[in-house]
Amino acid sequence: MPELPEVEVTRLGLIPLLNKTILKSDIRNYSLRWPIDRNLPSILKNQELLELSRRGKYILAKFTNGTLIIHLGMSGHLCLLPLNSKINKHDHVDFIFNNQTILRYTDPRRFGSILWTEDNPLEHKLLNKLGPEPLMADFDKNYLFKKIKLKHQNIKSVIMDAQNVVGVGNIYASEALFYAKIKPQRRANKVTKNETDTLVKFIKKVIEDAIIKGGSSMSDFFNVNGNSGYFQNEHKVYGREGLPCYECKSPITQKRIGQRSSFFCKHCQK
DNA sequence: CGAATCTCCTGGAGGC
DNA sequence: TGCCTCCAGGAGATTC
Repeated sequence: MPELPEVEVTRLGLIPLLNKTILKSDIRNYSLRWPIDRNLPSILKNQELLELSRRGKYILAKFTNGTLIIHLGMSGHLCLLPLNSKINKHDHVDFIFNNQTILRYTDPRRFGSILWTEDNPLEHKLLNKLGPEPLMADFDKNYLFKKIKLKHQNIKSVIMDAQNVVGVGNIYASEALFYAKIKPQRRANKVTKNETDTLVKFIKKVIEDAIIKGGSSMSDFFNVNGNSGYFQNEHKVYGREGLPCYECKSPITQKRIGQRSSFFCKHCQK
């Protein structure tokens, strides 16, 4: 489900929990991507939420004595609910805060994760090799060009690899490559410096716009208040197989590239 | 080493 | 209705 914009929209929605304290945690299913620490309920009891940040697609919730590292995987989401809300099939975890609010984690496919660390979360082994944030200044054409000129993979896989740049998932990779007029299957080392400049600008633009519009709700993304985003209405190529390209009217092509479904205009993208 | 492929899991869509 | 196959926002693990 979520790419960086959806994770950021989720993080922003959790801000009402800042400086609130966890009274109780109900973990109904410990088996996510990695097992949840069996001691987590006792660890979190009476801890105050001090900070909410994000690194790539990980939400970092800093508490009094450590940090929860939350990843939503493909189908995870967090929502804020009143006490005693009905529990549905895939509602695996509830954190009950002292403002009468449940922070609930729901994840049908259980590819997400909820990890606890008392160390600097940025040094956690899942986070310490991550590339730059796409919206930060250190993600620029010089950085990306240096990366891609050594790569023989297709350019789409390169920009989706979190070691190169975080947060660019399957939807926004297709969208940014369309705007930059680069075919997703082009070998990365065949992308010119000027094209890299354009690509970096559009990766930033697509992600910024998606955050402003509340994320893309393809089938089941909702923010913490249960509202869907509407950036999906602005997708130029993703999910538009066979429909006319907004630029040249020729039909959009769908093809599997690097195991992922990819969408592009074979006329506009070179 | 880099690159390609496999894998975890459930549910929805579409074909028959 | 039911059964089957295919597909889905991620990304670490495994294989070549």
